[in-house]
Amino acid sequence: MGRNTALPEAFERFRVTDSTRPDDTGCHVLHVDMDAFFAAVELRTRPELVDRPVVVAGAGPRSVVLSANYPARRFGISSAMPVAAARKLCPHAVYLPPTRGLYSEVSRSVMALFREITPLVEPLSLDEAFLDVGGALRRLGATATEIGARLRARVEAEHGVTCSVGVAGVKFAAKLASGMAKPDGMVVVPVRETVSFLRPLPVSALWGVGPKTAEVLRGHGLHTIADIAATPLDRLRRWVGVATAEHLHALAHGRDERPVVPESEEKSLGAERTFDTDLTDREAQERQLLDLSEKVAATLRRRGLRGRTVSIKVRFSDFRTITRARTLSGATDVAREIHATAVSLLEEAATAPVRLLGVRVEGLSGATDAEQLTLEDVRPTSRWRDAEIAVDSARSKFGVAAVRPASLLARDTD
DNA sequence: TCTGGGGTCCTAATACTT
DNA sequence: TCTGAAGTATTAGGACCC
Repeated sequence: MGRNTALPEAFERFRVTDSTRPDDTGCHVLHVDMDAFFAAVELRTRPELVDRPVVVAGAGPRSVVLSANYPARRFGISSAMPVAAARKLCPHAVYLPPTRGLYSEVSRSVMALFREITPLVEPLSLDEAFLDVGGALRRLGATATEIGARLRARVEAEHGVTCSVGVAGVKFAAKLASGMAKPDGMVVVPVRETVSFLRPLPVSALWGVGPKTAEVLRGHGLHTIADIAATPLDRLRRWVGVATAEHLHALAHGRDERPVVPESEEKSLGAERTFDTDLTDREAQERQLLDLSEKVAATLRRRGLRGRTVSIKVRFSDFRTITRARTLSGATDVAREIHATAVSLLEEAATAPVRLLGVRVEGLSGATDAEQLTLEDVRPTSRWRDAEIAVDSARSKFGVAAVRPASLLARDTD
């Protein structure tokens, strides 16, 4: 059981309906979660499919489900499931390829709508966000529940997709509540009842408890959040480590001090690709690393960032995954430099066939921070950088495919 | 069923610096 | 000069989130 666990019978009293209005005094955190977001966005232009099972997924043999509408979920299809498995469960579903740019666009508009209500909007992904409406309560002369209801109505009217809202005094409870509200509903956790709301839920409902930690906890006889709350902290520390223990213990007692933070700095930026068939040829692997490095470098430049540590990720045929990293003498946003580092890391790490390669740059700083008047201008990478900026400019005019390194063209003509 | 791609955070081991 | 301790950085891996 995950976080999006259905609302148990005994919890119906927390759901907002025409006849039920749970007490939202002191509740200032909203968690808004779009319902089956990618599928819902696709259905805006394919209304004839609304009642049929619809799955958004890539076309490759190793693709997984990105989003499934509720009719599809009734067949047992869920996100992250291999498409092959989904097709077995429901061969007659409509399988649509993702339109990523479109989802980002809708997401931006929806987030902008949230910001009209409060500046304290913390997006967690394209399809969900926390809102702190503490200040908006007085300004709008409305309760948190009323704000949630307005917001849900506006999202549907203006964007043609539905969302679910959780209202609570702390982030974690709001997040659980929105999961229980799905689809297209609202759940309020009254502040006074936070702990009694949490107690009967399975440990896996806690933020930070995945399959591994859940198994460890169950191995020690802890099945519900109440069990965790009743366990002495030092014992919990021994079982799951210091940081996790303290985090889980606090949550189990309904304590979650984390504020809603509108902007947070990115710490790393990367790109990875799983191949339809494992890549055995070293040259082909290096070409892929170049393509990934270019993608990462272009994103860094677009965002005005540079990074000091280059890391690669390699997944072998048997799914064993390794990472290797190297810290450079100075921060970079140059594909040539990232690629050279990635190739050298790969040489030291692997000779076997690979199913996935990834390139990531960590230790990010602004491109104009520090460093600028160093020896950088005489580094050979400086000229590469100029060349890559010229390519950025050509691509922005003529499209990404307009300019490619010769070594990447080889693959295109394969 | 056979497992994507984008991230964050934590832990432990090791390396380096003072 | 050697040695150890302590603090910090780096690296690798894993768990987790959506």
